[in-house]
Amino acid sequence: MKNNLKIADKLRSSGLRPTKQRVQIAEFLFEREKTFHFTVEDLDKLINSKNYNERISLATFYNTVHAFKKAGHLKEILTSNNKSYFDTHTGPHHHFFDLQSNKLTDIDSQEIKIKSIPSAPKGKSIKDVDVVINIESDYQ
Amino acid sequence: MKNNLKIADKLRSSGLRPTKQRVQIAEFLFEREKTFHFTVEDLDKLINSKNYNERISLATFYNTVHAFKKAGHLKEILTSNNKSYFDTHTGPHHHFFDLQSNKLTDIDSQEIKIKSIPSAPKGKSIKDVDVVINIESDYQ
DNA sequence: TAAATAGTTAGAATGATTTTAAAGTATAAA
DNA sequence: TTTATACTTTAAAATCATTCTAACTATTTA
Repeated sequence: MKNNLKIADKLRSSGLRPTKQRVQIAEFLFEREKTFHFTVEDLDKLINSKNYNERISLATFYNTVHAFKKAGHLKEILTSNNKSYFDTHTGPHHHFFDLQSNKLTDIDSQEIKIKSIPSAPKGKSIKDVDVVINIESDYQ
Repeated sequence: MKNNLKIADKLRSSGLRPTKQRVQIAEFLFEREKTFHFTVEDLDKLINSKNYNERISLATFYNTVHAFKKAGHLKEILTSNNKSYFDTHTGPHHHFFDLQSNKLTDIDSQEIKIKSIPSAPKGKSIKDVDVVINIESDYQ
């Protein structure tokens, strides 16, 4: 119950009405210890398969995930197979990308130190920096 | 005419038959001084609008661009608007991505110095490192 | 040169995401 | 509270990017 209130507050303070669907999705996503990577399709299947509640439509998952992203509760990562993954770890961090298996792995932000960076063009400022380290098997 | 032969050789030495469509696309892409960034859609519109020749189907642009990428003549860049951009500059370099105009700009490789890098997982080695600096206007 | 094989093209099909429009729900105002 | 308003959900349809497949074309082999 307390969790519900916390989740509801989190939503409200992001300008999102705590609807039944959003609370359910937010609980699923944010009440966990470890970072969670998923596609919208994944989320739909995961939540709708445990049908404690009524099914939530796929469009609502899209809407909600994007709303959470906009509110800063999720980070979007694009893989080279042109799929959107979302990450509950929203802090700045980077990725290994395995060119053979098309799999992403998180890299902690502090593990990559950028010494010099060019300044943004005039009138523009840097919002964030994404580093992708492409890896492959030692031998092919 | 000489250009056609050079292009044809470039294709042949990459294991690609120099078909009418590929030669036309290759000429458009590789006979230019400056780096060129584009999506497959862009390319389709740009080449088919100047209808000197018969129209090339969008599927052929997809096939050809991916074949060129595989042969090392193009580099793919995934941007945060969930689109694949291709770059005629294939050497190691980085990018600014303007989140508002959806435009890419090259950053010379030497302009970004990475101080520390995590080691690749066991059995894997680092092929290259891509840095994308997302930029936006100073005020919105 | 004819037949077999391999590579290529483009329209059709697919899959992911967004839009639409109508019905429903949360919040604000009275 | 009740009503009004703005936001939200839903299912279906539309859209968009990308891939598939059948027909076609080029190259190789005999």
